[in-house]
Amino acid sequence: MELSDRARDFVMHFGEMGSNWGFNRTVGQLFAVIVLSEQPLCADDLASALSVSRGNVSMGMKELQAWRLVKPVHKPGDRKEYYQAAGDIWQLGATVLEVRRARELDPTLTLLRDLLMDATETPAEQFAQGKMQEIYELLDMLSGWAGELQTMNPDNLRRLMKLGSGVNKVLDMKGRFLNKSVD
Amino acid sequence: MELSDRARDFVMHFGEMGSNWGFNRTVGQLFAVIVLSEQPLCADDLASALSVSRGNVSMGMKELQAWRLVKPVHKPGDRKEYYQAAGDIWQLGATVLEVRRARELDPTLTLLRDLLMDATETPAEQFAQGKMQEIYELLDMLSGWAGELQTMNPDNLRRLMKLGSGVNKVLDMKGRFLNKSVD
DNA sequence: CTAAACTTTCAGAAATTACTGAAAATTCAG
DNA sequence: CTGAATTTTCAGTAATTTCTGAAAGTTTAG
Repeated sequence: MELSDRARDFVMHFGEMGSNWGFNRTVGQLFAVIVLSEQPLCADDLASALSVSRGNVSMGMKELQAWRLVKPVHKPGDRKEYYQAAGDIWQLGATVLEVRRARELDPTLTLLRDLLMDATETPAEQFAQGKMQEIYELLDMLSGWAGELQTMNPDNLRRLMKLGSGVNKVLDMKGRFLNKSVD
Repeated sequence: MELSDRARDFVMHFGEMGSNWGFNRTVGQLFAVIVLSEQPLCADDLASALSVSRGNVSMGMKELQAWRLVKPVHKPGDRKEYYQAAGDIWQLGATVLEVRRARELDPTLTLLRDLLMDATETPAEQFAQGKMQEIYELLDMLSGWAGELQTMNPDNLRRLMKLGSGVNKVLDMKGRFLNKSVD
């Protein structure tokens, strides 16, 4: 299978960016190819589009399924497995957010909760404990926001999306008018 | 220099998490040690605390300065360079956010802007173009939010921080009462 | 200027991560 | 059940990233 010039640019870039998002080059490229394709693609399509081995595709798809970013589908009368993106772009973004939270924030929060239980003995430990507490609060808040996005109804999602630089304005209003009823 | 048990747990964990946040194990550990220390630390303190080479510390500190997460300070009558965290935890978090945006989102947005200029020729390209457009809008929005946080005054930051699961409630209010005056 | 104190650089080594391709496993039509 | 189609696994290899330590560079006290 061959990619158009434009698709190739995008796919290669996504591969480079892959490591930023927590997976390797090939996995990033696989995901990009699948997102851009209207039809589901089979492993051989992917291997030939990206010039990587069949085995590498298999490992990559396993990872993308663990991320819940692609899902397998079957064509009637065809034994091959085909893959397509698991939802629209917004859903994929939300999934990345959720998986990253579970993998990256939660273990740190668990560790910090444990460490914060211990009593401090020296002033140096006291200081360190204070910092850990602050970090805990920051990460806990991030985790809470990420969860919030997950549970948001489409209307509010669209509102938030459009809000953009209006966040400050809304907060100003909340400060002036809504404090008691929301806090 | 020796770390307490608790500090060591934290530092090691932060090293493992480092790759998630865009830097390597040693850089993550260096940052953790510095954050937990009340006094600024010199390169030899850091090398001995982490059992890594002096050269590795030098490279790591260069990177942390490029991230604007640590800043060098000098003690009077001492030729060594000491390092300390560049601000409180919240500021450090905001800096990570900003640097990551500049490094990861902006190049992709630039590429997508270019690709979206080209005219499509086939239906497959038309479909791919549409997806790129959606991705552009999602990333552009994320970038906008990140910028918003940067420009937020401390009052609003604190409000937003405390808002937590109230985001939905505030959006509901905005939907009901404030639409015309904010949109 | 000189030399000691300190920092940075970078070539090569070590460690880690990713990839290939062939063999093993699985699936399913007949 | 058989065997062809397909997927998965994984040992070995390749590629990449990280680390060390010695040499080169920089700074400053005297």
